[in-house]
Amino acid sequence: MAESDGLAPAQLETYFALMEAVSLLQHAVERQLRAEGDISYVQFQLLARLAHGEGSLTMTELADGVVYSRSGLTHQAGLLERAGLITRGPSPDDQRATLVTVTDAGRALVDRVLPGHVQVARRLLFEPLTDQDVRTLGDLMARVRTHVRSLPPRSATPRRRRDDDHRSRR
Amino acid sequence: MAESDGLAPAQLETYFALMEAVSLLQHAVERQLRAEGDISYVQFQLLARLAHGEGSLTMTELADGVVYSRSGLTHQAGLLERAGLITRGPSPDDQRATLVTVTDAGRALVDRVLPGHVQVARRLLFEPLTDQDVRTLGDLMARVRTHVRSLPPRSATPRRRRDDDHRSRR
DNA sequence: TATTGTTATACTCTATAACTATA
DNA sequence: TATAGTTATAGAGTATAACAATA
Repeated sequence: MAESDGLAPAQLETYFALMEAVSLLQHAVERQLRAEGDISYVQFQLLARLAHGEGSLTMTELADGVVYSRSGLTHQAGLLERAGLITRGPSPDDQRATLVTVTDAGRALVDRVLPGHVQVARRLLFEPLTDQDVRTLGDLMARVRTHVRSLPPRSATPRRRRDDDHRSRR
Repeated sequence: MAESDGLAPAQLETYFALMEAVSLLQHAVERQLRAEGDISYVQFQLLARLAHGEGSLTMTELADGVVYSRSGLTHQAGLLERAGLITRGPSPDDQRATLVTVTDAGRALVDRVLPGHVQVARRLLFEPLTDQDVRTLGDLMARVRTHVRSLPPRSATPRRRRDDDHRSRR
């Protein structure tokens, strides 16, 4: 198949099935987190990442993988800080950096919403899959994730635009 | 494993790999559609669904699978109509219904963005996968999609709330 | 000069509630 | 009474650009 050709039918079906299934899953997960913890999925990701590791990360480290713009992360961090779920302070290593730290309340919140979160994942995603399916899916998506991550300047707002040419064709 | 237990490690890894990989994919796809067609993924879905079928659907039919609230769909339809990509008119079958129809411009737009869209999917999603992997992934996600769809009142805004009890615990 | 992070701002998306009209 | 769709409105999320401080 030439580079400019479309996807094979099997690929198209796979693509749409993946996008739709995950959209529905995301929707359900957002609802659960909002209902039980009054946080968004992004906020959950940030808290979970902090709570899972040492407890502190710089803004840049925290942004990595959550794809946002810097200002978006600042905004979210502001919300989490006002809610008492994280604190922000200077980094000893780099005077420019801000060190973000989960509070006990932040950890408690993660602990509180995690069971329900996991339950949604189990009910929507894992119920129709065998253990073997889960391992297979995990393997495939891990490869995709690694691949996608390796491709573009993925972290927050690279200083330059990604396509300064041919913008707004309509 | 008891119902209230957490997920097995393999499940957790699978879940996070899936969510992150698809988030990155969605992000890339949104960017491509915005750059090449100045539309969102949701708008693309609506147009593609119309262009792919007979060309006309009622609002309710169109909403199905795109999960939105009715007002959200009305909003999107308004944007698409103002852009000349769809038209809205009365339905002959049901006087209450609005029949949405793709215009030629709408079809042309889908045709114009589809190659780039497909290219993003190929580059991010399919490049690290073998043909067999793609079939396997398609099979798994089709099952998940069917399962998720079968679960809750998935269409737009069911008149009643989904959990009138225990709201806002914090 | 490059990088970290914030601010100000504007825009998009989504959701709730109230409403109209048809069934 | 229930359903289809719209409107008004408000809130959350995201992004761009300009900026300050440090490397």
